[in-house]
Amino acid sequence: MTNERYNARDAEQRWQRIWDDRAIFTTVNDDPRPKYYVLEMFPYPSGRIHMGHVRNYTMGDVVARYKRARGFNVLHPMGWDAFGMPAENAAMANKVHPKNWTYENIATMKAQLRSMGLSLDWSREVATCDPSYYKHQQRMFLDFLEAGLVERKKSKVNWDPVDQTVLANEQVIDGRGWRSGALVEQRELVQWFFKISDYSEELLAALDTLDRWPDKVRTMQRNWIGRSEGLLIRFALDAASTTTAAREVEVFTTRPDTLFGAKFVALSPDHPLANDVAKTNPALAAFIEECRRTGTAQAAIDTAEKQGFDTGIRAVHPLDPSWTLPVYVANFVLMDYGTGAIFGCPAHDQRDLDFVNKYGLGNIPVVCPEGQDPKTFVITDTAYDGDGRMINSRFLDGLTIADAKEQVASRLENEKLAGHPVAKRQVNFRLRDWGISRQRYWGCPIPIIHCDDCGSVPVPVKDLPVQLPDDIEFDRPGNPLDRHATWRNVPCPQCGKPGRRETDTMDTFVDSSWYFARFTDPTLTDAPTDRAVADAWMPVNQYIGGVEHAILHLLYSRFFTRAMKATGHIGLDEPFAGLFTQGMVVHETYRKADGTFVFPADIRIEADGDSRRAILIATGEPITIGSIEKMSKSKRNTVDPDDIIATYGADTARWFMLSDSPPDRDVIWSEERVQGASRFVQRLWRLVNDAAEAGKNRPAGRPNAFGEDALAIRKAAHGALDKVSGGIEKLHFNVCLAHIREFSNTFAEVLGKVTAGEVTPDLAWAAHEAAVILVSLFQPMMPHLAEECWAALGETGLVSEAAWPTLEPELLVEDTITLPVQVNGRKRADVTVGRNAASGEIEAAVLALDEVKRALNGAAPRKIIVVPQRIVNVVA
RNA sequence: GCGGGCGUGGCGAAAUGGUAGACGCAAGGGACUUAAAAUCCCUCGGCGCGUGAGCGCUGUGCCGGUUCGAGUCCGGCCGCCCGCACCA
Repeated sequence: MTNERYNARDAEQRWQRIWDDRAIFTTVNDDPRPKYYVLEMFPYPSGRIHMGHVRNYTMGDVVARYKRARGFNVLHPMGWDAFGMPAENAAMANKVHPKNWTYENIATMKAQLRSMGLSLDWSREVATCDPSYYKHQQRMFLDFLEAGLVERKKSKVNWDPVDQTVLANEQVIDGRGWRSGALVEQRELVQWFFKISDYSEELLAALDTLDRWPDKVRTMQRNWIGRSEGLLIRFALDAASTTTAAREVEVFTTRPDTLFGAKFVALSPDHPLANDVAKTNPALAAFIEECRRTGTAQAAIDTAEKQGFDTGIRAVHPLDPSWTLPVYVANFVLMDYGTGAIFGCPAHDQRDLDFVNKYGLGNIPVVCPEGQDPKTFVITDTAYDGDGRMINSRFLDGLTIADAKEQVASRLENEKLAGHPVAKRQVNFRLRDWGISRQRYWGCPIPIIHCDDCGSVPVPVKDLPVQLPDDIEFDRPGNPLDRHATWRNVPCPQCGKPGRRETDTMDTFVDSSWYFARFTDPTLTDAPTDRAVADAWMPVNQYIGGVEHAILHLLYSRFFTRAMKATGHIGLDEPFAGLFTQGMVVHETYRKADGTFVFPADIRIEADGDSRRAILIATGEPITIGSIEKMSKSKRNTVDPDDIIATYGADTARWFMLSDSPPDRDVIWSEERVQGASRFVQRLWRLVNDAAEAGKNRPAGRPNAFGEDALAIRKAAHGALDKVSGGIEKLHFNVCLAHIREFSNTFAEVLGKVTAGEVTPDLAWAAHEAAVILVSLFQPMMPHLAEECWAALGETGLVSEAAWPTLEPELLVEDTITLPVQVNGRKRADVTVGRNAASGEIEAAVLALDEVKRALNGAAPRKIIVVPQRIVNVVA
């Protein structure tokens, strides 16, 4: 029995130094063992790590340490997603250079991560803001350009007025910038694009192969890519009704079956035909102008009422030349999806129904739900978009929707308008190309020089990297690169005349789209990757991060990997074979009487019978305990990892992060439970020391027979070993930890029964074996404590380098088993039988039980169900 | 509106269709102690019966179904959370 408490602060620093000195987590590329690549999403160097990082990196570390023990050559690197806006904001606010701000933050956070005891290979550290990293990104930009995967075009973009930069569609959330929260406006700008839409079909199809991704993420990506099959249909325009040269308009529809229910054709306000007509129609011009004005903010578009303007033009129905439809310009038709024009079938589309109800155009139902009488089926306020049979549709009547679609498609494909087919089948995607231009300084420069004669000329590869200038000013809004004459004004690499550098930098999501590949050979100078090395390590076996990146980062990375493959930098399509999205860390909120939030560290909780109250330590004033929310600076419900590590040690923090909730669910940070974790650390320390004492005089060789106590310990140890091994593989950390606790309870109970003098040789041997297993099992979660215990047990070497214990499966099998006995599904008794008892034998034993006899009341059972090794159910 | 997930004690949770509540937190009781901390032991879903060991009933949001047996599978509701949202 040791009376000494485990001193985490001392032990943790000590073991971290030893791991460092021996470089045990440095991974060698040509190691012959099977590889395992585990990666957590690298952090933005915002200044300090937060509890979300602690949770994320603890999970990854458990996997890394477990796989290492299992004999894999584990790659577990870390780096910094180091470009981005906050560095520039800090530069403006505090007059610090973004570079200095970023590197200082990296130094701080790296020290914090080290204090967590993560088994990271720091020799592979990369920072995306380092020219040695972004040089290769510029190289790949040029490769992609050559491969036709980059495009420069004028485009309507999402403009964030606060950050003064462009956002990709994925970066606009509820009409607001994902970072600033500002209402996003629409602007026209010339932008660089990655042609992610070239891969729409592939990115969608390959989701089916990602069977180790959460369904939720795959569904989100599927919806985002938004594939829809439909028909392009050309409507002839009635010449008499038009004032322009256009003789037709093309629409896209997924519901050609509803063509006989058509009531109008509508054009986007940005449609060329609409603008053409507007030239001679001032009222229409005013309407279009109105649409554009209300339409600058995305939020306004989403909530605007449906409005239209009748152009007076009539479109000829493609299936009936004598039938014409009015052509409207309508505010709800999007220019950048399909053709920017639609036909409206109000009975079966809510938007169209809202529209006709406003303009009194009426509707005709053409799909009748099963069981409805077509004669009485009417649509008033709610469009019907379900299944049914065609009605009011001439040659389509009675067909299913699918058959009707097919009929219309094949008929119109073969009809001609002005010498070309009236219709064409087409697959449309919602996914747009990825606009990567950002009007910022602190990002990867786009390696292009604009020349009046030669156009946009790539910077020659030998001149890379295009390095960011250090001498910049943040005294005015906008991009300082625009104002940096000596950086900006350079000769054209092609003709030598004066040219101008591209001053836009790349979206920082580009930086994070390939860092996982760079980690495989991070010091390579002449290429982004060594193809063979990258192919050997990739894909990442287990990627762990927040679900907030379900679309943005993960979709971009999937595209980028394909683009790298197309340009010869890597040999695979999918970067992440396994993905796990962990839940958030949440915490209670605390408010003063005036409503302002206070930090958990500034209050004290007092238990008051069943209720709890909070008091501000400094003043003693009462504090209201509020709802549980995601930890955030604004709500001041954050807990600083440094404080926790200083108070309890990293192992306690790590254990708590894993123990309290399933890893994919939110975990509530609670001081009481952290103390519970801390108590367990001490408990383990005492237990292992007791076991060391008990095992002191153990025999050198394994005893031939074990007594009851020794056997109990061995069964508990191997049972836990079995369950924890399987649990880590499935990332069921909380359950693993429960099994470790259960085992330690049994172990402590048995050891508590015997006093030192009574330890038999078999028990001594078993106690030592169990202690070794115990320490090995919690080593992935609490590595420092594990090392300390390992040493206390007199084991040689480091437990961080030790092999996972070997399971003895025969210990998991009992000679006799106790089966629950049910009568009519209700548990009445237990029966103990031999492991391999025959059904008949078990039935006899069950029928002999008093409880069963009583329940049967003398009658014979109708049936007895014996589920081997599980349960017996007697049906009366 | 569309899509997805979830609903189990006072709380966090566990449970290949097979003993619901493992493991922990909080709480209550006790031991040790001059005292406290630490530690150890006991109780802990609800209702009822019994002096007691114990026993009975009931219980996984609600209603139904499948099954010898349902927290788990199916159908229909209710509630909460998340994602997408004029994508034709």
